[in-house]
Amino acid sequence: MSKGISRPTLKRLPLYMHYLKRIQGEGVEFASSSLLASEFGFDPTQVRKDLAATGEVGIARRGFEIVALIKAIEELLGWNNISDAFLVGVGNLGSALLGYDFSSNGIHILAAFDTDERKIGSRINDKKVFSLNNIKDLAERMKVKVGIITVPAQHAQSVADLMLDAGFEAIWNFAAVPLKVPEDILVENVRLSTSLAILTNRLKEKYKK
Amino acid sequence: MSKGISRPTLKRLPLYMHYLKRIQGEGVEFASSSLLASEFGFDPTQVRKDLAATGEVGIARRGFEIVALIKAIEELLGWNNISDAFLVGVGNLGSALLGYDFSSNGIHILAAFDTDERKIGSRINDKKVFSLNNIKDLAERMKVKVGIITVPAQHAQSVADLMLDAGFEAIWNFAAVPLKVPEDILVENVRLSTSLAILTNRLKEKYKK
DNA sequence: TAGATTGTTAATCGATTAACAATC
DNA sequence: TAGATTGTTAATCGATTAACAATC
Repeated sequence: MSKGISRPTLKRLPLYMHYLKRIQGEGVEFASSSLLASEFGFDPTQVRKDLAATGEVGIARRGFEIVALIKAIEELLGWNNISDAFLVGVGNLGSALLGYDFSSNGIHILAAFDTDERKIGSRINDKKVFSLNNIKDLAERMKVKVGIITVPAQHAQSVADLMLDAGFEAIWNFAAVPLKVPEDILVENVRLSTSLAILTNRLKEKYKK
Repeated sequence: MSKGISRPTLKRLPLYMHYLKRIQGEGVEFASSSLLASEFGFDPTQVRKDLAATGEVGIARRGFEIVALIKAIEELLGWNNISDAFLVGVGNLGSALLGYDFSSNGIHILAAFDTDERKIGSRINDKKVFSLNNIKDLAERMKVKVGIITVPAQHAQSVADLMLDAGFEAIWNFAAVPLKVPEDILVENVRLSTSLAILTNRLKEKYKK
């Protein structure tokens, strides 16, 4: 039935979105694949393939209608339908994420959880912090299916297990360990050390020359 | 001369590192490609190819010596040689990063910069915050070549331009826009919206079924 | 020794890029 | 109309996976 968009394509679509919104604000109405390609250093054919995944069709000699294209990308990414989320781990990174508004990226953080008594009951960036003991109860009551893990690596798996027990369907994991979860549970990892690995390796290579 | 390790391999090596350190702490001395592969759900051949990039050779029937392997991965990633870095943008995310210790991942954040008068002169997580006007002067004096950008998207390019002018060689960019920099400048992007795009798209697909 | 694991070559798979007729 | 841009098919490229002799 569904195509199942490839990972590389899914990673490029938000870039297009951001740029399209920007030039739309400048009054531009159409964008060609070569315009997008040159902005990002991609191949125009690749851009057309990516955009084809949205179902939008372009017009020869003009390109794609920006309004319709933005809407189609939003739908494809699931950003037109916001899911509620709980965040666990109110440390530096967790607090930072509580200050972000991800509502144009498909999620809304409802509340946060921690085990530190001093944090429980407080508000961080206007989000209430609850005891981790209450997560199952609250998730079931509020029908929350998306969890964000910002605890230290050694506690990440036990937090994930709690989330699974509470019926979560998807986990956005910022901890530096791979989570062991059933096949049907979605996990997306954000690994800062991986990102740094690429940067520092390339830097070393650069200085070697 | 140098091979130029592929991006997929560079992304997997930190995973191996983390796991190797963990089991080393449990007293394990050798790790086979199949052990690592099963831990992460990879193919054992792929693990061997990755490890071959480090130059370490395994021993048939035993695997790789963990102590030597960790050292070899560290060297390959450039994590044995710590680069000083400056961070620009002391908001939620910037403050969070200032609280992290990246010294085992090849960088050390020396100081932070911002344009907000209320932040300048303060200390966040024990890192001093300077006026952005001083970045070139300080970078030249302290020989800093790595910049971290945690400002809002609309200011990211101008911060990058300042860094280039100050002689920076590498930028770790957390802003949601691609930076336009000369070819020889390294940029590594961390894009939360891209990561969310994959999660929310898969979630939508999951509910569709 | 027997057999698990290595390093490496060959086959497969998937994504990117090139080529080009159709179209506005 | 002329020609820029589309959608799509074919060729290329690079990474993953399979196969297997060598080895401890």
